[in-house]
Amino acid sequence: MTTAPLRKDAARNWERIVAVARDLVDEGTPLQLNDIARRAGMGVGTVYRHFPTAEALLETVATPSLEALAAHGARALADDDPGRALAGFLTRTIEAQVTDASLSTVTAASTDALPRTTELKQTLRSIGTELLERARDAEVVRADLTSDDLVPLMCGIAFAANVHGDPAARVQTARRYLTALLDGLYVR
Amino acid sequence: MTTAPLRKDAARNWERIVAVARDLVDEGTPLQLNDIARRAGMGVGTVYRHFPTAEALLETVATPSLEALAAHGARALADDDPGRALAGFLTRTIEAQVTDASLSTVTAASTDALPRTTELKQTLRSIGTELLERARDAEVVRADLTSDDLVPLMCGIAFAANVHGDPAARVQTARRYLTALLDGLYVR
Amino acid sequence: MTTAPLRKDAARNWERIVAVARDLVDEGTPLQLNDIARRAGMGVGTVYRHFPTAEALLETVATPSLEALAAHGARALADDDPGRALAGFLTRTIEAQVTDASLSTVTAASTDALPRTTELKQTLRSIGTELLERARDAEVVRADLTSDDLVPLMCGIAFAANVHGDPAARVQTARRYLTALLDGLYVR
Amino acid sequence: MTTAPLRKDAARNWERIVAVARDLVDEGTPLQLNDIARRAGMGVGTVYRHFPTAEALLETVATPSLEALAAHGARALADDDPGRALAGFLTRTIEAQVTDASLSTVTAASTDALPRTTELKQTLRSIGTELLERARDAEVVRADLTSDDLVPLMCGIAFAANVHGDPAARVQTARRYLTALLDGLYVR
DNA sequence: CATGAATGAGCCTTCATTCAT
DNA sequence: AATGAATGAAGGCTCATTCAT
Repeated sequence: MTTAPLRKDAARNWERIVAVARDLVDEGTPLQLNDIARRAGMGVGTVYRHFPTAEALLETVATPSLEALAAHGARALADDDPGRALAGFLTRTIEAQVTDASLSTVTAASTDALPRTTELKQTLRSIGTELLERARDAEVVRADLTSDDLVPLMCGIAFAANVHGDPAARVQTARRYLTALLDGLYVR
Repeated sequence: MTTAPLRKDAARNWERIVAVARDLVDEGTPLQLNDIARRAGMGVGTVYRHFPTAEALLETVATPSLEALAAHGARALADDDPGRALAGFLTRTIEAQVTDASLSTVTAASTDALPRTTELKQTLRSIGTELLERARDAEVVRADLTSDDLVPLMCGIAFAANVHGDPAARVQTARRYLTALLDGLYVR
Repeated sequence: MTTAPLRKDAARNWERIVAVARDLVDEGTPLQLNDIARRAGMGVGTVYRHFPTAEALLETVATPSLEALAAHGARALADDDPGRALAGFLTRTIEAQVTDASLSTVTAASTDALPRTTELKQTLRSIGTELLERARDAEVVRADLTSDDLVPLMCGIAFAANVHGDPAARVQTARRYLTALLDGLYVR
Repeated sequence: MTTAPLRKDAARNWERIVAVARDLVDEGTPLQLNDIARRAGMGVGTVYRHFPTAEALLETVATPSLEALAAHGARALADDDPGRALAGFLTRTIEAQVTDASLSTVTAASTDALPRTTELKQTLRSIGTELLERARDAEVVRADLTSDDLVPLMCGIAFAANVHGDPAARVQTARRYLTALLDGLYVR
C-alpha cells in the first residue's frame, strides 16, 4: 500500500474533493483550492491537508484515466499484430486526452506532483516504447520515430483537436487527425 | 498608411515597449502591462496608451512574423509544383511557430485584438486554402483534409515540438514531426 | 437569527471595520475598502470577506439608524392623532438623515446591496404610507400627496439643510425646513 | 469686457468645448477633461488652457441658464403682486434646476471657480432676497423664512424631484413639490 | 496657441497560503 | 482533523495633470 488507510470521514472528504474537482475539470474551470473547498462544503484547510497543491489534486483526478489507459496498454501488448496494437493504443490515448481535460495538462507536464503519476506515466511510456519497437521491427512504422516522440505527438494531436472549432466533434476530429498522422497527409 | 505617424518620442516608447515585450515572449514570461512598464522604465499609462490590452501587445509582437509568413506564402503560390509548394509553406509555418512563441498564442486564439492580426490570419488561411486545393487537385494530398484542418494541425505540431524535452532541438524536432505528418508514421 | 454567529476574532474585526467606516462616514470621507483596511490595521482581504462592496459596508453602517427609525415608526403608528403621528415620524426621519450621513446615500439609492436594507427601507415606506393615509383620511393632509413622495421629500429637506451653510445648526435648520414644508411657506 | 477677445480659432475651440460639455451634462456623464478633448477633437492641453478645471467648465456650461434666470428675476421684480412675483421666480428656478443638470451642482456648491458664476449667483440671491422681503412685507409669506433659505430650499426641491423615480415626469414632479412647499403639506 | 504623450498615484479585486481556534 | 478567517502580494485599470514638441 502506498497510502495509510484513511479514517472513514477523511476518506469521505477525499472522495468529495476529487468529485468536485472532476466536475470543475469537465466544465473547464481551473482548479482553485478555495473554490473547491467552498463547493465541497468544507474548509480550505481540509482540502490542503489532502492535496497540498492544485497539481496534486489534478493528478489525482487524472489517475483513473491513466490507469485505464495502462490497462488497455497491457491488453494491447497481448495483440500479436504489431501495427494494430500500436494504432489501437494510440487511438485510445487520443480519445482519452480529448475526452478528459485533466489528461492534457498532466501528460504534457514535465514534472509531477505525485509519485503515482510519475509511475503511471512511466508505465505508459514503457508500453508505448514496447509497442513501437515491435511495430518498427515488423517494419510497419518509419524508422526515425523514437519512443520519445509518442507523448509529444499524442499531445499535439489532442491540442490540434482542441484548436479546431467545433467542440461537439472533438473526439471525431482527434481520430481523424490521428489517422492522418498515421497514414500521412500525402498520398503516396 | 496603416497608422497615423507617431511623434518621435512616442515612437521611441512604442518601439521600446514592443522590444521589451519581445524579450518577455522569448523568455516565456506572460505579458503583464505593469511589468512591461517597469522594465521599459516608463509609466503604466504610457503602455496602456499604446496597447490597451496585453493581447494587443502580443499581436503587435507577432505581426512581423505573420507578415513574413504571408510574404513567403505569396512566393509559394508562384511555385508550380503543388506538393512542394504546400510542404514548403507548412514547413515555414511550423518553423516560425516554434521559433516565435508569440505565434502559438496568436494563431490558436479564436478572437483577435487588432484588425491587422485578423487580416493577416485571414490572408494566411487563404494562402493555405489555395495551396491545399491545388495539392488536392493534383492528387498529392488525401481528400478528406480540409483547409479548416491546416491551422489546428500546424498548432498541434508546434505544441508537440514544445512538449518534447530538448529546447535546443526544437526546430529540428518540429520539422521531423511535420515530415512524419506529411508522409505518415506508418510505412506503406 | 439573521446571521450565522461569527467567531470571536472575526466578530472583533467586523466591529472594527464598521467602527472605522462609521468614523469615515461622519467625517464625510467616501468609503474605500483598501483605505478602511489600512486604518483598521488589517489586510484588504479581511475587509472584502466581511463586506464585498463599499455599498454593503455603508448599508451596514446605516442599519442601526434605520432600525431606530423603524422602531420609532412603530410607536408613531400607535398615536391616535394622525397629524401628530405623521409629523413626528417625519421629524424623526429628517433628524436622522441630517445627523447620519450614511442615511442620505442609502435612502436615496434605488438599489440595495443587503437584503436587510431592502427590508428596512420597505418597512419604513410602509409605515410612512400608513401614517400618510391616516392623515389623509383625517383630512389634515393635502390630497395630492402620495406615499411615493415621502422619501423624495425627506431626502430633499435633508439635502436642503446640508446645502445651507452652517453645519452646527444643521439639525435645527432641517427641522425648520420640515415645518415650513408642512405648514407651507405662504401664509394663508 | 471681462475677458480679452479671443482669436477666431481659439473662440471656435471654446465654443466647441462648451458644446461638448453641454451634451455630456445633458446625458448625465461626469465631465472629464480628457474625455472632452477627445470628443471635441482637440488636445487636452487646449481644453485645460480654456478651462483650468472641470468646475470652471461646468460653470461655463451653466452660465446661460443662470443668466436667463437672472433676466427672469429682473422681470419678476417689476411685478407688483409680491406673492405672484416670488412664486413665479421660484417656479422658474426649479424648472431650470431640474431641466439643466449643470445648475444643481453649481447652485449647491459653496465655492465657485469663475468670478462670473459668483456674480450671477449673487445677483440671483439679491433678487430672491428682494422678492422675499416684499412678500414678507405684504405678509403673504411666513416671517421666519430668510433669504438664506431660498437657495437651499430650491436645491432641496430639485433633489427631491430627482430622487423620485420617473425621469420623464421630473419637471412636473418638481412643480408639484414646489406647490406643496408653498402651500404646505398640511391643510389648514 | 495647440497638441497629445507621458506620468504615476491610487483604487479595485483576486487568490494562494498560513494558522489560530 | 477540520475549520475558515486573515493575510497581503500582485495585477488590473483609470484619470487628473504636466510638459516636451
